[in-house]
Amino acid sequence: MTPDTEFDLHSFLPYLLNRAAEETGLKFQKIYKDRYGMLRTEWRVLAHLGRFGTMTATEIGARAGVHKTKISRAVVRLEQLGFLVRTGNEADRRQEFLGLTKKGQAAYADLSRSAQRFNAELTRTLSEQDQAVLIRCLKHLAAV
Amino acid sequence: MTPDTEFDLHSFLPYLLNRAAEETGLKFQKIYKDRYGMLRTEWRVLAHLGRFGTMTATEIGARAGVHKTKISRAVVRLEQLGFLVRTGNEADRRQEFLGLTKKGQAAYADLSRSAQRFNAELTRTLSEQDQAVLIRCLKHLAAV
DNA sequence: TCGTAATAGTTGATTTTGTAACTAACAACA
DNA sequence: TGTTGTTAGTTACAAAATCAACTATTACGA
Repeated sequence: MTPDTEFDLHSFLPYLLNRAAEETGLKFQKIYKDRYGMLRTEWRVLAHLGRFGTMTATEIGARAGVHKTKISRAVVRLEQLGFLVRTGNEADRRQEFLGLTKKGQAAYADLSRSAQRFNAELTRTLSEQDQAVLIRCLKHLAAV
Repeated sequence: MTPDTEFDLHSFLPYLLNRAAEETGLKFQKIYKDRYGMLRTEWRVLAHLGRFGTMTATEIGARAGVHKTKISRAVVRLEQLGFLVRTGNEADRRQEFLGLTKKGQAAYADLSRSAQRFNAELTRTLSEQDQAVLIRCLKHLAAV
């Protein structure tokens, strides 16, 4: 028999996660939006290529948890901004390798520095232990 | 001088929060979408009215962290579904009290039960301590 | 009490996302 | 080969979110 206590919205994880994600995400969005006119998916693609190097669209999608149509559109935008170049794969002409240009790398360097500062500010008031638990739990919850 | 270590996307809180929120949110979305054809904001408004009782649109917005245009549209939808009624406030004719109908209360009872089960499943593999830390951190991060 | 400012809520235009259908290229196997 | 199935990526259309402007009402100060 399940405990018949009332539902508590304030301990409902999807709600709390969403609130925290929106709150923090929107603040950081201001940075990449104001500075480079980028959208969230564009920042995410840039971050993945900057951090992990050249890869295909499908690979970014799998790693970053982003749908291929969003990737496709983000790639077009990043290309227009001059941040990204495509290189056809001779071995499999369906796919293209996506890599950052000098300009894209500079943008990544700039934004990742800001992200680091932003993250430090966010975690400033959390103990080392809490941070570790939080990160572990979030990864667990994100992993399907 | 700031530590010059490389940026680590996998410990960047806005990213992790977003991934976890999307993953869990989309799964629960299936429930209220399939069962009642509701959108996220509609479920959120229903949940707030069901849990905390009659209040105005602005009040829901402030509590739930949702913009007034979204609330406005969600209220129309919930009204159409027969889940919600408006009562004009005589004392201030700009605002209306929003309350759930019997039908809305039944939907809330149903969905909150599912939410409870869903949450229990999510936290099943987390220790009591981890859950407590996680919830505390999320509330902290969501609180501006 | 008149004029200005502020608040509650709605609406419309624009942007962004989601869904499904599509093209092109490769793989597997009779 | 050829035919069937799968994968990479794009595109078109519908759904939803965002942003700014709008109406109606109340608050406040000269």
